[in-house]
Amino acid sequence: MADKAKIPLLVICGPTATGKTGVAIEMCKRLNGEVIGADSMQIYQNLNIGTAKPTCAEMQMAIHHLVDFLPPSKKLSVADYMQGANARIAEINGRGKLPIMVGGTGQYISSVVKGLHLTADKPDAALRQRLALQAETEGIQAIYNRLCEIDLMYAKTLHPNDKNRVLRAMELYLQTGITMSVQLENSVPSEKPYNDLIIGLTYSNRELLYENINKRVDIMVENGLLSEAKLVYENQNLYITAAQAIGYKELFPYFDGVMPLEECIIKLKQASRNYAKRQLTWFKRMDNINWITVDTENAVEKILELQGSVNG
RNA sequence: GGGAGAGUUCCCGAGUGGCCAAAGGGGGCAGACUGUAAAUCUGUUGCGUCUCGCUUCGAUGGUUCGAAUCCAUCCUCUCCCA
Repeated sequence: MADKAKIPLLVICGPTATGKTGVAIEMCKRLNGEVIGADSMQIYQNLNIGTAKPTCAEMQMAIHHLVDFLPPSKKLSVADYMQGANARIAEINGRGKLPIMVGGTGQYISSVVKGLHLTADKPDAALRQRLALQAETEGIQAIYNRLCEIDLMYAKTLHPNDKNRVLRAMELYLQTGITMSVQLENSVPSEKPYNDLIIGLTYSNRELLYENINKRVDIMVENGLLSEAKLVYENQNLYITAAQAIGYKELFPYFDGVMPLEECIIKLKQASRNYAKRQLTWFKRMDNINWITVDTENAVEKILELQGSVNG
């Protein structure tokens, strides 16, 4: 069996507010594991409440990697994340323990599970800035037209309004000479790198999910979200990525004095619900995901069951 | 009690005789996603036997070939004067 040679990897994903953190810690205890965070915001230091980062007490209960380690002024690319995660997976396995990847950032999870081969280039801030400026002065449509000349196949799959992707495709080509469609073709290995078991946590109905998200936002506010958001608000030049995270930017109008707090909180709940929907769309598309509805099933027991059948 | 105004599709809101099943936004639902991803973007959203038919714009009745739009009465709400 080829799979026996691969490192086992338990993945726990799903939309926000489904209890991933708690389940992960319990799985660490039961399966002798360590957590590798797969969350693009929990990686940052000082962003605790708004990102629903595991608490100090929770971090004590299980070893956590790639959580709370990066200064908010730094950026972490998907490639950086993959490198970090792959290294941790190997290390944990080397210690005879089970790596458990936990988080809600679908892109991180898919990339690691598929074992994508990304190009060797590093982000080039100057180039990125130049392209952004061009998009602003000439309009994104003009850039899109240029992309059509370079890589029509990929351009066809994009909507011209999708600024981020249009610009990234241009950036990739200008920096490496590789078109995105070539990169897409070359990046997926024929075999997955890990012997993975992927668990998706969700609720049996959408309403319940949304209710829990709303409740959790209220709890965040009670726990002092405001002062954390204020820190981000006052240091937007440093907290670049955090300033776009849900939980902070929605409160900025309150700090600006143009919107009452209650209204900002309503917007924050809304943004969180919309985000959960996007997460769900991502995870639904992934192969081999074992869904557990946390309101009707015992997630821990069910994972143990699935884990047993994989190993057996 | 007197005066002014408003009631539009899940919500906000445009529409003031035909081009209106009704702009736009929000929400919902669905989708995309390869180095910004908690980002970025797309589609759809009265009903049906769906290139056509049916029912909608507070209610009822009327004018008209034709009404969300005009008239009458009624109901509800807001504001101003008492």
